[in-house]
Amino acid sequence: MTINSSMEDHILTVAESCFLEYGFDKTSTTMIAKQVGCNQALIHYYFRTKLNLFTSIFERKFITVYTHMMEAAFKQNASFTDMVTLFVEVHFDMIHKDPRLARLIITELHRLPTLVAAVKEQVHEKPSVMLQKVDKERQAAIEKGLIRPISLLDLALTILSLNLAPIFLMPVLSTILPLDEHAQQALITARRQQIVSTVLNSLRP
Amino acid sequence: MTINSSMEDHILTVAESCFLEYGFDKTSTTMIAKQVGCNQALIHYYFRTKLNLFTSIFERKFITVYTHMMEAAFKQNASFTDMVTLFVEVHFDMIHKDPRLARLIITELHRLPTLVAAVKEQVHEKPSVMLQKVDKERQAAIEKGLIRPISLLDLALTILSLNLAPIFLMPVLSTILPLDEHAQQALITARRQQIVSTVLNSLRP
DNA sequence: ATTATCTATAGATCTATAGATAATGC
DNA sequence: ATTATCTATAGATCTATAGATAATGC
Repeated sequence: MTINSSMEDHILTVAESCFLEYGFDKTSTTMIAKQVGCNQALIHYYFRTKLNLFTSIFERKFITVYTHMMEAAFKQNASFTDMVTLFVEVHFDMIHKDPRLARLIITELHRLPTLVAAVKEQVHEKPSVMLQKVDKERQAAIEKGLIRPISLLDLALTILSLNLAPIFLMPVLSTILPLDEHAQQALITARRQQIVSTVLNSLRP
Repeated sequence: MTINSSMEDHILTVAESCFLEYGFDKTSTTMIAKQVGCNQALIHYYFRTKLNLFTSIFERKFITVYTHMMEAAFKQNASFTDMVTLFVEVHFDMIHKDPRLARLIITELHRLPTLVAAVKEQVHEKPSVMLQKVDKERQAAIEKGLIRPISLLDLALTILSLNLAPIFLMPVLSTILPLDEHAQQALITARRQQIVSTVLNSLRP
């Protein structure tokens, strides 16, 4: 059909873009088929169920993105506040390069029990070396009086909140004060710097 | 049927709870009828369309809640940081008393063009006295060196982000580290104080 | 008479499967 | 022969309306 080698890959590509754009419920196998240029039965021939298709696409994708972000953000041996800054920036950029994936994770994570289990394991059962190291740094910074006492959970919630909320607020905001594509992008860019300052300020003793 | 006087009121009550719980798409007139104890045609007899029903319920409700919050938050004649603190607290409490309404606004506001127009008018065309007064206070506080220079939009985004994000993050969080009702409530309460501090810190010069 | 409630149904989905036909790999 | 693709259709929705019957207000 297109440059894509096999039909199966083509379906995966189209389905991914549909799920990202419309979410699970509002994506139909019928519309995927139409966009692929085949009949609707073929989608089920390859993936049997819509949920299977969804899972095939996002189960590994989420984990890949998550790992990449962690590695990018904690690569170096910097001070705690520098680590935080880097994490905020990498996290922000990853989200706002294409907000649809983050939105989908938040909206549809519950449909991917295998993924939930993987994240659970990573965060809870057997915390990663990286996570433990970050927490050590946090404690050290508190003891040295470099930052105020704050739990890792609270810091994480602050960062996630500030970085993720614009995904949901922007659509609302732009119905109220209409912004063209350019103005919207400018607002996002300016916001990035504000968020970094806000997070760093929230750590000041 | 119940204590409710008329059938129409009963439908409104049931529909509201359905829309809050499941959103617009996942609420069907069939399920409303079943829960009301009447047939599905009756819903359309009173409201003609599902969107009409939705609109009837939330158009005024949103405005009422919005106004109440504003009045509660800006009643007194306090310093700017006190005003901010009060606003954050009132906003937080209103959201987390029942997060479903805020979630619905964010998700489905685009279905209520009349409401969008009303908010637009209020915020943009003819800014309310209250809003103008708040902005005056902000400028004064900056000039006196009490807070760092920050735009009203940025401050608003920070507050909205921190207060609203938990609505979307909690469901995700609680699939990853399961919390009982009590632990979840404790986390929310602790979070409230953290958010107030974070916002105030973000204003420090 | 008018208004409220019901039954029945049209017409649009949508997912999933059965069974026919076309394409491909030996 | 096996695998890929198609047509056709069952069975579940769901919204909205038409038309019959029951309840209510004069």
